[in-house]
Amino acid sequence: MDARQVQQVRRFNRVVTWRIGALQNSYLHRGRPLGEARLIFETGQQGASVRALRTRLGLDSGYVSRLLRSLEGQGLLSVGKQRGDGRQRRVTLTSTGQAEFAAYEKLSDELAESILAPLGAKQRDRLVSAMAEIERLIRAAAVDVQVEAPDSADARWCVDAYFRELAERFETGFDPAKSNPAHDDELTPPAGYFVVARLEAAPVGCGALKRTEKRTGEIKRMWTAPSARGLGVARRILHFLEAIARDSGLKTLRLETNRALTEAQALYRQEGYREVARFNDEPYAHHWFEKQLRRARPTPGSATAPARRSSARPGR
Amino acid sequence: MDARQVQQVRRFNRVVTWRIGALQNSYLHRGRPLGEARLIFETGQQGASVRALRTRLGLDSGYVSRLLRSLEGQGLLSVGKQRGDGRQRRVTLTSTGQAEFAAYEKLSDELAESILAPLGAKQRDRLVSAMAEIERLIRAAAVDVQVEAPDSADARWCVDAYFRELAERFETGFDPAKSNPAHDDELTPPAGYFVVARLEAAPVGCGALKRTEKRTGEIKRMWTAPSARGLGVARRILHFLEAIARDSGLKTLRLETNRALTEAQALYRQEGYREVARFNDEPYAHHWFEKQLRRARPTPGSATAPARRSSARPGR
DNA sequence: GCATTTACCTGACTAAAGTCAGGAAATGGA
DNA sequence: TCCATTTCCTGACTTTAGTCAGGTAAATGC
Repeated sequence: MDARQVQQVRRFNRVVTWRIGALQNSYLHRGRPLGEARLIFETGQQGASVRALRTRLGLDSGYVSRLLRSLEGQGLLSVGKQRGDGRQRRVTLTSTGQAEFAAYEKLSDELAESILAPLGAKQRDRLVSAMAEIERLIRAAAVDVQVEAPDSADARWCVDAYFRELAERFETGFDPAKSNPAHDDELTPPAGYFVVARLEAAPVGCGALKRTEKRTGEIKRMWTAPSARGLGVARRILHFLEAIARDSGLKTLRLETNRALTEAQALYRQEGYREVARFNDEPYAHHWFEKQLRRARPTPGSATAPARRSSARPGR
Repeated sequence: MDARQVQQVRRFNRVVTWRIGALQNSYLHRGRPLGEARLIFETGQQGASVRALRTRLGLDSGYVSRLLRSLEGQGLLSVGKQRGDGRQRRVTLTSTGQAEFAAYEKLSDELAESILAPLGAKQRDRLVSAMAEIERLIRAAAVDVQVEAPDSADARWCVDAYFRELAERFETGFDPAKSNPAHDDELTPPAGYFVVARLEAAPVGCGALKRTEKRTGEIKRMWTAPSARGLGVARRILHFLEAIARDSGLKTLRLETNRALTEAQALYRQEGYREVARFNDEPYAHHWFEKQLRRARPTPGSATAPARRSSARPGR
């Protein structure tokens, strides 16, 4: 990896994290322990479930409980049962709590303003657009791709959303029943693989690899959630699937696509897929692609030999 | 201030600071309390004085002392007297400590690499250049301009560096004795003002305002340290001096400059100074400029009505 | 209807972080 | 020489953050 790039990232971490982090601490406690402040902030105007707070803040269940009792004692929030499931509890800010929340909002604004204030108009514009870029790319880097059972809740959710989008975008509409099927067992290892991309635990895309012959596989179900487009999610999924394919001895990958999906075609071409003659009878397809896999390509940083599972799970 | 810009800065703070901050904590502990880790890191290979550590880390004197004892106990560093002043103490890493330091360096690299790793080459380039931009601008925003006595240590340091630079850049060399003088009392309020720009406590530029007539003043001693060029320091100083001038009832500002200082001329022209006929006999000058001040100009964010002193001082 | 599981709470801890008052040694100015 | 100041250290705290092992009530599966 390029050492100069690494140095730049380190300098950035140092300057930005120290400076903004320090400001954030001094601004955002308001005389209150940081944990409590974060909890108020995270609860927000619409309230939240205890579980959501726990996972979003990454805190121990007992600890959150204690923070909640303390804030309840200060009259800032109330905890009640969730409708539907009496085990879960719903946290809501009282009116005092709302006022505190508003104060934190104001401080956040002031903090942001204090960063912009010393700069001239042109410098501000540049700062803001560089920030937007970094935010986008850091989010992109936080996307996590994992193999998953094709009948898991998130996998189903992705596929449903995918089919709904196809129905909307294809000139002819889309009926899954009329399309070439890919059954769950064809997408379950070792016959095939279904992968889900996640951003902060929420699914934002999927893709699948189906083994069709000894040395040939097909890419299916490539989809990115609208909220996550422009982050390179599809490319990450594709690289991940290719790495799996390579690992399991495939030499050739194929896929078909509809002419309405122009951005998909652009991706495939960029990634080295060549258009070939129709190789199946998929009724919704207009274009057929193929790529010969090479072993261990030296492109740095792409998802080579991905771990099949990683990442920490919620709290207890 | 533009609300969209504020929102973008807030999003950035949230996403980037949380993410990188969290990574940094998880990476940089190495099983050791964060305070100790930071101290090792901050001491570095060349060592540091206790005072420097205290101010750089912003910690209580007693606390630092305790951390030092603990690390000394672990054989990671040794604390000895500073040559010159026997009260001050100098912290140096032992060879074990150096090894720890190297390990932290390596982890910092790895952290940076982990941020770059999931991205493709093009995305990396964009991330890195956006980071460079932000680092630059955040540093620029952290520059702090203050009125100061012209005989203070930092003021002297700046003026010396300024004269040395003039001697190097003027075709004819530069001898302060031959130039029109500006005595300390002429640059001390209310006769005049000397301002020093600082970045993280280190002086990085200066400038002065000298009242010459009831309604007319002169800008002198405008200088930016080479290490801080491109951050808009000179512009900040100029705005600051103009605001003071306006506050003290001046209507006209004048200044002269040498033809070798092209970037200074560009700044003055940009800031609304018009070239005028020679108004004094300064032997080193080739260009004379003048600007009519308006009251309370609406340019947002420039240093209008600056506080004469601010910013927190060290710890105890 | 009963065993499990889930979601949250409580009590009893520990470690880390930070604060404060006072005290000793070195220095510098009167 | 003496006194005020600076620099650092020590001891005695408090607060915050976080962990862990149970425990209870609601929901779920069989």
